[in-house]
Amino acid sequence: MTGGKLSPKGGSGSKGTGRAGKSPTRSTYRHGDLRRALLEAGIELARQGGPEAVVLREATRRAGVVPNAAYRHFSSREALLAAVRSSALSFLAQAMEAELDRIATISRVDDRARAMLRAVGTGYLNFAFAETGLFRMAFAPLEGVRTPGDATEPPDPANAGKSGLNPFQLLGSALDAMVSAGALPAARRPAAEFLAWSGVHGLAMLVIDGPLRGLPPTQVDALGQRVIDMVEKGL
Amino acid sequence: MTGGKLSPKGGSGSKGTGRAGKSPTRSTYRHGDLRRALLEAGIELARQGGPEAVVLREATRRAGVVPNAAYRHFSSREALLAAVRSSALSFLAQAMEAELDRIATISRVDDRARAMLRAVGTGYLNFAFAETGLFRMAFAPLEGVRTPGDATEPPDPANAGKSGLNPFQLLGSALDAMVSAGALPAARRPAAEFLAWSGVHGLAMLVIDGPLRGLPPTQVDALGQRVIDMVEKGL
DNA sequence: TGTACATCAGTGAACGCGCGTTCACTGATGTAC
DNA sequence: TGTACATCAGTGAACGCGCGTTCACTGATGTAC
Repeated sequence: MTGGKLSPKGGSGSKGTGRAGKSPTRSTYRHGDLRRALLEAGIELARQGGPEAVVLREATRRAGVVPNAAYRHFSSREALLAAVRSSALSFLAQAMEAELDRIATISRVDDRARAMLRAVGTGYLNFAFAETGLFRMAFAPLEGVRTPGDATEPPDPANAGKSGLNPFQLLGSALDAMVSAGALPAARRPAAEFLAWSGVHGLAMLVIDGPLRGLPPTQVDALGQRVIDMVEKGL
Repeated sequence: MTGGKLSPKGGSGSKGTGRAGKSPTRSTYRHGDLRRALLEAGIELARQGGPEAVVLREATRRAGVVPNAAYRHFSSREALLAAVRSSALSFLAQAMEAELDRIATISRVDDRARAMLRAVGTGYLNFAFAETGLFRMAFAPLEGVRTPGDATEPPDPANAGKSGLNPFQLLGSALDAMVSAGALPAARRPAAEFLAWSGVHGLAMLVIDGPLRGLPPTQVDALGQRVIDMVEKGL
C-alpha cells in the first residue's frame, strides 16, 4: 500500500513545493493549499457551466484529491458555492471598474457622472456576455444566503473589486455622482439603482438564458447601448 | 394478480367516465386521457417549483400510472417540459390580456396606446410575481428548442392567449399602437420590444430569483410601476 | 350477432448514473520537553 | 539535537437517493368478416 495514488515521480517531500494545482497527482501526502485549489476548480466549473456545474466531486477530482477531502475546507457543497459566488461577484466588480477607468479623463462633472453610469452598465453587460457562467453564478439563489446576489446586502469585501466596492455599490456611487453633478434630480435618486439594474439585468438574462439567446454579438452590443440609453433617459 | 393497483372500488368500466384526474388510483386499466393528466401534473409541478420541479416520475405518480407509461405520450422528459412551457406562456399571455381588458374604455388614441404598453408590462409583472414557478418555466432554456422563450419565434398557437397572440406579440402590438397614435416616433420602433422587455424582465428576475428576493409586495409593485415609467419615458 | 385478430396503452422489473455525505482510518507535520 | 505526542489533512469504503430510460410483457379496445 505504500505509494498508492501518490507520487508517481516521488521526491520533493518538503512542503511549499506542494502546490499541485490542477494535476490529478501530487507528490506530497498533504496537498498544500486544497482550499484554494477547490475554490479555483469551482470557479472554472462555474465559468464553463454556471452554478449547476459546480459539483463537489468534480472539484475534488480536479484538485487530485478524494471526494470527502473537501469537507476539511467546506462544510458542504453550498459552502463551496457561496465562496465561488463571492469570487464571481468580485470579477463582475472588476469588469465594471475596468470600464470606469476608461472615462477617468472626462472633465465636466455632469458629463463624467453620466459616463460613469454608462460605464457601470456597459461593464455589467460585457461581463454578462463574456463570462456567462460566472455571471449566472454571481446571481444564483443559494439556500442559506439571505440576499442571493449579495450585491445589495452586507458589503462583504470578498465580493468587491479593487476599489473595495461591490457591483451594487459601484452602481450606487455612479448615481450619487449624477445627483451631485445635477444630472439626476435628487427626488429621483431613491431606489434608482433598482431601475437601472432591472434594465441591464433583463437584457442580460434574455440574451444569456432566454429568448434572445444566439443573437449575434454586434446586435447584442447595440441592444446593450440602447438599453443604457433608455435607462439614462428614463431615470 | 387480478386487481392489483387498479380499481379498489371497481365498477364503471365504460370509457369516457374514466378521467381519474389526480387520484393515484383508477378504475379502468386504460387511463382515458393520460397525456392531459401528465401535462396538468407537469403544470402543477412547475407552478410550485419551476422547471427543475417538473420531474417525469412525479408526474406519472400524480397521474396514478407507472413511470414508463409517460413514454406513450411524451418521447422524453424534455418533450413534457416543452408542453408545460407552452402552457406557461399561454397563461402569461392571458395575464397580459386581463390587464389590457381593463383599459378598453380609454378613448383618446394616444392615451390608450400608452396605457396598452403599461398594461402589457403590468400583466407581465403581475404574472411573474403571482406565478413565479410558471414564469420561470415560461423562460426556461430547453435543450432542443431554438428560441427558448419561444415568445419571439414561430407563433405557435399553443403559446397564445385568447386573442391568439403570444406574450411577445402582445408587446409588439402595444408598441405598434403607440406609433400609430404618435406616442412613439417611428424611428424608435425597431427593436423597441427588446428594450421594454429588458426592463420588466430584469425586475422580475431580480425579485424572483435574485438579490431583491423577499422584498415586500407593496414595494415590489411600486418598483414595477417605476420601471414601467422608466421604459415609457426612455423608449 | 358472434368470433378472430391487430392495435396499442399501460404494467413490471430492472439498468446505470453520479451525486452529496458519513464513517473509521492513517500518515505527515509541528511543538513541548 | 533528539524524542514523544497531539493535531489534523487527506484516504478508503460505503450509504442511500431519485432520476430518466429500456425491455419484454399483458390486458382492453375496436374492427373486419
